[in-house]
Amino acid sequence: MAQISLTFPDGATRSYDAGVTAAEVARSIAPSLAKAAISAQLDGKHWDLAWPITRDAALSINTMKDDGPALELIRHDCAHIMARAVQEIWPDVKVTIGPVRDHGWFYDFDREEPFTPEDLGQIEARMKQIINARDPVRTEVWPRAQAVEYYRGKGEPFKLELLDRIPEGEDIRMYWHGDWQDLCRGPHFQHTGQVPADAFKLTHVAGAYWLGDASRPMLQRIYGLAFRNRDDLKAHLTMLEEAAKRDHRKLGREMDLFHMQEEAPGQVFWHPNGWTVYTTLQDYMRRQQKRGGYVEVNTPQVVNRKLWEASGHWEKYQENMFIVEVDEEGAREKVVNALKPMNCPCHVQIFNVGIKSYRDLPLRMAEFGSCARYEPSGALHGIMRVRGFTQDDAHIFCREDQIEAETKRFIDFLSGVYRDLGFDKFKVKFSTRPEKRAGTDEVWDKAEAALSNATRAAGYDFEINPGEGAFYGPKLEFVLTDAIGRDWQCGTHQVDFVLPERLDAAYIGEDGARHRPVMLHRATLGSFERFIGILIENHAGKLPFWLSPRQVVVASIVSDADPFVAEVVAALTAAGVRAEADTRNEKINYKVREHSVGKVPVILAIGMKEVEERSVSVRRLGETKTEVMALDAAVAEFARAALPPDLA
RNA sequence: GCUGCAGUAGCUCAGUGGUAGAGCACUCCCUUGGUAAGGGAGAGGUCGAGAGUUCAAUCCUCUCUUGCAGCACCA
Repeated sequence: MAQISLTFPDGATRSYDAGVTAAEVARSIAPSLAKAAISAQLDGKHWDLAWPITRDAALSINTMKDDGPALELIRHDCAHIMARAVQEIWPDVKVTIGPVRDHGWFYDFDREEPFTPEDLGQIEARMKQIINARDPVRTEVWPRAQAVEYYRGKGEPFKLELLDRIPEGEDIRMYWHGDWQDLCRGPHFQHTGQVPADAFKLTHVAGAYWLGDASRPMLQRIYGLAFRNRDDLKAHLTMLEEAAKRDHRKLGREMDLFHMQEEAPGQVFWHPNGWTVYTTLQDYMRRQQKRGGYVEVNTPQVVNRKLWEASGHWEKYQENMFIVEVDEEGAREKVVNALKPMNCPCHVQIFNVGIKSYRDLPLRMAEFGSCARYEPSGALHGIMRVRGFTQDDAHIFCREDQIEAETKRFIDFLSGVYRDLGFDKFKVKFSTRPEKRAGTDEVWDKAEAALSNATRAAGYDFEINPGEGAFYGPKLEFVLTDAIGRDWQCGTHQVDFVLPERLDAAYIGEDGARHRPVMLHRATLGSFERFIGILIENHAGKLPFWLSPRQVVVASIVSDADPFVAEVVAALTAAGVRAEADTRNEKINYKVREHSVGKVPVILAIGMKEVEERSVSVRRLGETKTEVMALDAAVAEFARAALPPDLA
């Protein structure tokens, strides 16, 4: 029999008969290892203990101590065990696919009736029985014809379709958990008892399209969470509760920032507090953009469809635009306008007035552009995904040879803004040419090279999203990570060769001839609405002092202190601090509680002692101890804290 | 948009085929209290909208609408 040679992590090399399994290898090393083994890595690939090894390779044995493989097996076996439980309880339910995802797994079923929360309890109980039964897991590779025959016999149409999608030449692998069988790439555990019975939980049910395609049948998806032990599961459930507590919709109400109502779905009614956050952020961005060499413009809300037809948006996005039809006197037909869904075509109109010279480039044109998009109803989510929003938008008109420098300049700009706003880390994603695109390969080569070079020059690495670029050019996406580890795509930077052509933008070059500028579309925050939502959730409502709508509340302890409270408020206000008095006839405990719930960063309590000393008792949000400060010192400190980071 | 669930006072939520209730918030009174809810009284609701069934609908049925979870979408 042929021999193969396996190299182990400690550098040792041993030889085995070809076809040896990882389980047998583990047994040959030590019985204890064989017992602890859950899977292996073969040349870095996750490998089932039962799969034969037929070539020389690097092999390491995984145990439950190896996080990645252990969690993958637990979650993947959970998916199978859940599917088995479901089919045992409801034999007519059809199975489809059940992949591992972050923190758990899901499995999609075809069933007339959706699952109910009570069903989940029943399924969970059955899963525990299956785990406790310690049923062996086994696997075989089948010829395609046999698999097709088998699933025809069982009446599993979705599995047949999956079989169809497995490329010729790839193994068709079957797994059994006890008597229950599934088509699966693997790997899996050796028996169902290896899944911890107390570290998983079925969380919720939802509809999901077969293969993610809205034109295909809607299936019933069950989501589950699984970890290595009960403590990890508990910790995750706690984290989810934390995330729910910082939901911007809840905090927006508690902090009296904004509301939304039925008559204007997907649009924000900003209250004084929320609008203070908004304008403070906008003022900051305006200063940054001025400093960054942008000119600011403003363009119309209601624009005739002709412009959208010329730009190409009418054809592609008509369904998602708010249409405004007007009976114009003397006109034979209604005049059709659209609320602007984006600002770029309007900016080109400004560029096109007068004749631009190469000396005008790069021209960086910024607008806090209010846009309206008729987003699908199911997409709306608080102020994060809305129908009316304002982008911190800008278009940079430049020559091709300026793309790289302008890109680097923007990344530097964006990283400075993110840092000021408390996001030190962000990821960059680079979306390359899609299959359907405008422009020659030569132009795309140039654009992609310029973008990637500039990103590296700015000191950032990026992940590539192949084929995800816009039809008019490649794009960079900037993703920031919040305090509880969630990713938010905010900034974007796109190269566009198409719109200048379609809207006939031109400048006179050094050679005296007309040339097309390139347009760079870019946004830093994305939209104020969404970004403020992210800020609220990131800080759990405890916004940085300079962004807090109510920075200091001066609360009286006894009414004899009221005149001094007024004096303190006046001093703070004069120093540029958003301060207000609370001289209501309430106990200080009551006031402290109310303003803490309202996320006011600083409460100054004033009793007779403070009046006599001309001092303030400072209580900072999140702390229980207080500090007595002289009035002047306190005013100076809060005046400094109230300055935006760029002015501090 | 699709699937499922939900809409009762400003908020959180109970409840019933015979036109509604709690806590908090709000108003007034008492209380001047030292760092997360002092006490009392009062006011407040076309029970999301429309249609149907019924002697009678907040409750049952249908349509619409909004929200929530997920999917799809995101120029």
